[in-house]
Amino acid sequence: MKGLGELERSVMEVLWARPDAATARDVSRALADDRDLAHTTVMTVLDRLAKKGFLQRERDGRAWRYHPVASKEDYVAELMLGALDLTGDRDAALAHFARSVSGDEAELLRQVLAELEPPG
Amino acid sequence: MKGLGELERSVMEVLWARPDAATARDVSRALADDRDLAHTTVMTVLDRLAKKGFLQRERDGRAWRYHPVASKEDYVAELMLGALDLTGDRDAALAHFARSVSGDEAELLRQVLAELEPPG
DNA sequence: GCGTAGTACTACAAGTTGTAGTACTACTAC
DNA sequence: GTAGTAGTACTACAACTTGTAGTACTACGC
Repeated sequence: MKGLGELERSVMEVLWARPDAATARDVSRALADDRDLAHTTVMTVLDRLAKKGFLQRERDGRAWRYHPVASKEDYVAELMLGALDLTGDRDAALAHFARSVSGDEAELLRQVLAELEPPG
Repeated sequence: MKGLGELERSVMEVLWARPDAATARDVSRALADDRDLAHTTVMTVLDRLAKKGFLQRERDGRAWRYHPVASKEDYVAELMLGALDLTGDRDAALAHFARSVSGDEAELLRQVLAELEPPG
């Protein structure tokens, strides 16, 4: 699970932001505001993302419709877990991470973890 | 704060594992068990790591001694925070991450966060 | 049949990473 | 005082990744 390039991430953002699968044309149009890209560029990136397993695609007439395999939160969580795996001592790294978040974020974590806690 | 390559990480591991700064020769020798690398290869990697800001170096006679700028846990925590920053919604991502760790890890997080909690 | 939208395939330049050679320099031991 | 040795700096190069795009071919509507 490698990181993505900047353009690749932009494309993912577009797809993550949509409820439904999108065609290359849709993505092209969505990106047109910010960057001036050839349509084929967008197609290439979509193709690569699909090959890397970030997107799935299905036929829709002659066109392909792409949609993310995982949610953005899943992706970010996986990146974080991947970082954690770099270390031999996951627990130490996790503890260190917990100490490095802001106070508000620590509070958020406490709440989420409390909800997780098995009842009883 | 980009990710590191495999060899770069191996070199960092060697340095993280030592209490003191090490010379290129030290690192070379430490890596010799696993991989058969030219000494200059190790020097190049050390040089690059220093240029990227992961290592600091000081003269020791004619040689350089390298030592990590940050601990391994710092590095991993920064990677994780970097992943978190990829998202527009840090809190959502953080909550999702918290829900994606194992039960034991959740418990560890609870403990660490409890210790962090401001007294009173 | 012509334009349009769509695909597949190919290409290329810049940057990163792994890998290493060469050339030059200073200290060490005889 | 010279021959190794260990050390550096500089350079190189191939593979891979990523951004970027062109060309050629195809199906569909009018």
